[in-house]
Amino acid sequence: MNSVLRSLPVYLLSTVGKSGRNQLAQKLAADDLTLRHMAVLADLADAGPSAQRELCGRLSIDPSDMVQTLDDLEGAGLARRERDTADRRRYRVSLTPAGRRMLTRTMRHAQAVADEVLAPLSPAERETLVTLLQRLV
Amino acid sequence: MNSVLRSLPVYLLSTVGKSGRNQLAQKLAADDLTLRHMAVLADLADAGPSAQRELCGRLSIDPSDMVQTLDDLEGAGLARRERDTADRRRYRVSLTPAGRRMLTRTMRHAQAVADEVLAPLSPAERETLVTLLQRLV
DNA sequence: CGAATGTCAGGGAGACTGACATTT
DNA sequence: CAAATGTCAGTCGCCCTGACATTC
Repeated sequence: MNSVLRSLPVYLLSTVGKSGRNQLAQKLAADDLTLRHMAVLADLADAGPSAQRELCGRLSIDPSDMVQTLDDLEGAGLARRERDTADRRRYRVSLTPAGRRMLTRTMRHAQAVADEVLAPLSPAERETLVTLLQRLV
Repeated sequence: MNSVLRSLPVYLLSTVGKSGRNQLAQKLAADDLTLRHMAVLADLADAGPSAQRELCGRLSIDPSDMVQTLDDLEGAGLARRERDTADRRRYRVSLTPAGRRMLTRTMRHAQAVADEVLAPLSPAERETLVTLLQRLV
């Protein structure tokens, strides 16, 4: 291995990640969605109805950017904002049925991109990679 | 695994990559360098003197962005631009001795970040991860 | 009162497009 | 002539900061 660059884990992770991210972003654009939109849909499916602050914390998205993201999702009928009756500073953000359907649709896109990005690896190797990455998150 | 998001290889790669990239960027900022600057230094060390177009191709950097990046490196005395005598449309971009020293310095930073990001993994697991990632690039 | 939540305006670095002069 | 190389101006979305009104 005489390559300086390819011996750097940070560079490898960054490069492979960018490639997958760009491919997925391109597919999502056909539905007028960004990676952010999809991340929010997926996190709401995982965690259930949440305050915006909670979404921001789990997804490392800035609160000021979350506003427009949720405006978009609400405008498309994919998510809903309701005031938290117990603490009226907060919203209770939740998925709509259309949001759940869109999520499964985007998940198929993500799976297709993963198949392409991980094509050089055997199924067993892919599983190993995913398991290792999960421990780093 | 009941998490939608963490089952997506693209999301995992993207998240871990972003974390490492940000940590390294912060360390490089102390030397007034960006990740782009470091990538160019490393690639010049790997491939030897190159035209700007070649650097752009190997590093997936847009030609229009390469201009300022090389202006910076030249201004800091880390790289050099000379006209290719055989084809005067091209520059011959090369590292200076100071550029090589700076590269080894930044490589230490990258190693430190890798140690931190990969901390949850054993040495054997880290090697497995790097080997798998190299096959995806 | 201080702290938290959501919102908005704006700046800074990254990725990209379109155009251009020069050279092959 | 068409194509390649480097350069520049400008756009767009991402990331962050600072400020603000409302609510606890």
